[in-house]
Amino acid sequence: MTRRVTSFDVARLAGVSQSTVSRALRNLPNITPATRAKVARAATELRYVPLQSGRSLSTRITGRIAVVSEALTNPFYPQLLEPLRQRLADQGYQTVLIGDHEDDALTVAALSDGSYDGVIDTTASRTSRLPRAMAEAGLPCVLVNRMTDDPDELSCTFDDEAGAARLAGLLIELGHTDFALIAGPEQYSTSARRERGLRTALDEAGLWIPDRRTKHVEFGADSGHRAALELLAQPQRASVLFCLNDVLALGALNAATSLELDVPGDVSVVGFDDIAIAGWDRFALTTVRCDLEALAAEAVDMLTRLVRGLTVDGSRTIEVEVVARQTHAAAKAAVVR
Amino acid sequence: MTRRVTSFDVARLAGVSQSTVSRALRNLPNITPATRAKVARAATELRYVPLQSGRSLSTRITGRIAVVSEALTNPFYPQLLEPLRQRLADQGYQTVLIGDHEDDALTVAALSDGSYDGVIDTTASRTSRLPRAMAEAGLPCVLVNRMTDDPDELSCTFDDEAGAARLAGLLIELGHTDFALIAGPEQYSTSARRERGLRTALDEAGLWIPDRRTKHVEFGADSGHRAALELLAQPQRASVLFCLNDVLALGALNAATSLELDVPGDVSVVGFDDIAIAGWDRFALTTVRCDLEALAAEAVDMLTRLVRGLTVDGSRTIEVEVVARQTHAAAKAAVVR
DNA sequence: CGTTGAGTTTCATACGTATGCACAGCAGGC
DNA sequence: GCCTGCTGTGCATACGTATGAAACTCAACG
Repeated sequence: MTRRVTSFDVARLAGVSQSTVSRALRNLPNITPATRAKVARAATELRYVPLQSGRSLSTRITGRIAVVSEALTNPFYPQLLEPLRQRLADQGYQTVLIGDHEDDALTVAALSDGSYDGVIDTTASRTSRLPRAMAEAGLPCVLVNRMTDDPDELSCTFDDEAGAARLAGLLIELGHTDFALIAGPEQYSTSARRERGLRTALDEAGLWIPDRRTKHVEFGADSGHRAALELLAQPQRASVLFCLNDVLALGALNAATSLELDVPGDVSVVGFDDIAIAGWDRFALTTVRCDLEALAAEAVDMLTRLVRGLTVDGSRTIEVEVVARQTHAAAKAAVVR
Repeated sequence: MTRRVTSFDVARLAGVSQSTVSRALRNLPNITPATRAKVARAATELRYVPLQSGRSLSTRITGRIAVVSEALTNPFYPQLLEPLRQRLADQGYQTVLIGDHEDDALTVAALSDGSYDGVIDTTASRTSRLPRAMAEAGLPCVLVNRMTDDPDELSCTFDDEAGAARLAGLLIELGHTDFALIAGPEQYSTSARRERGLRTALDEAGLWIPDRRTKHVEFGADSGHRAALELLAQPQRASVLFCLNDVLALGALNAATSLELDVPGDVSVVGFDDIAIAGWDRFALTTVRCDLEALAAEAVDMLTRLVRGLTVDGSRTIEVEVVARQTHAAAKAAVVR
């Protein structure tokens, strides 16, 4: 059990004061090149690494960002987290993974102990109080992918409504009239906004989705699987399963396989997000591409600006585009009957 | 810009000293119930949250564990990370995600600044120097899933060799003689040990895999895809693609689909790990089940014991079992020709 | 030769919490 | 009523770094 090497040890070996060590190693100005070299040599020799807690006690800077995320077993989140982590690392920040407590208060307490310079929240529900609590605690916070109902809370999101509307438009043009919907929880903005985009587009075409063809479930492949089994078992099956994200859609495709239904021959299935698996040959899912790299870049840029005390324009929206793959087809000429 | 609430503020409001606040809030003994209540009330009123950096400067305890992981775009890692994060949270630790730098030295520097109570390394290569560096820095470290060539370095791994041997045995019994191998990098113990298990089993049956039917690639779905395309294009195609993990196998299945080959009719494909996607209807991959919950539980138990200064028995191995799904079949009676 | 001033280094202290030790209060024993 | 021992609280300091202000060095200038 040996004592840790401190800046005082380096100072003694280099023959200077502790404060000079501190300044020299951080390349502050007004240090003679000779002194700088002496200090650097001593630090290397002693394998000195500044203690982060001492540093942050003094500066109030931690170099850590808390990222609140859903369980990583939902394949969407790793795909979002990876570019976030990468971008944060590029900016010199460590990523601390915070699980989504049911209870906001627990999360708030965990985040307010001064361990973080900022917070990225990817789990906000429309009524989430986390952003406000963070503001009160003086901690910069950016919502990513989802947003709350308060438009003043800073967020980076995709254009969910437009994406859903465009994808719906594609299917309407192909003659589909019988839509079934597998949606996520209504308190998530992603689900709510995509649903609104879909319903608006249908409405403009004189179409609608009856309640019995609407399922609201948790976002998850198994939820999508179950919901699809029920919808596909209905008499006069819908011709489209419109899933509000890819994970639900992949579950639906698996359900179709287990029922030995052909996609898109028997039913079209579409998703939203374009996660990597959606592009695999075995799925070739028609979906809406969401550029998670771009989202992460914007979010990290916004957050780091806040952390540095710079101004931020306001929330940002990332455009999306339909990716037409092979899980959709033209409607059969049902009108003929 | 308002000053942070400190234990001194709480002390003043409660009419006691700072040290009493410190002791009362941590429920140390020798505090009168009345005093404890006063302090608790004051702390609540001021919304006091102890500053972590002050705490850890004094105690040298951070409550954080660094988890070194590959990119989360490889679906295996989220599945490993989630139970690790969960177990660590149960034990009161935050999880800090450390990306796998090419350069060990960078990682070592990042880990030695006193920000962590321990390290979980899921990216070790057989010659990785990280565990030794951590030992020198006095930081507890446990290798998870992979191990180095030094048997003294603490690890939690699966019984890779036995798993591969058993799976190979199943295929040999079904009459397969023409194996192709899609392996990972040889410097990863997972790949090396699974390959050894496979080759030993084949050898005992008088079989072997020619070099032209062996591909060593990065672990990744696209690598598996490319390798499978090459192997499946060979004249006198192998009857089995033996993939050393599921991610490779899923890539291979996608490749088979793109070539319009039937699995297992035209070729059997097997994997290793049993990640969630492998069980989806569209894949139904025959593979080796690795209980990641159990692995995470063992690893976290081992690491937290080290952190608390308790003794640890030594490395641990988790048993695995073959999961026979639908991507393998009996060999065609090729001997007849 | 004294003065100014720029450049370099040191001194002293702040950051917030935890904890060894001293001290005060109080009961019980003779 | 004095000593012993035990309990609850306060005092002082340690943890390691950063930084404003003071002090020192040295060259240039009048």
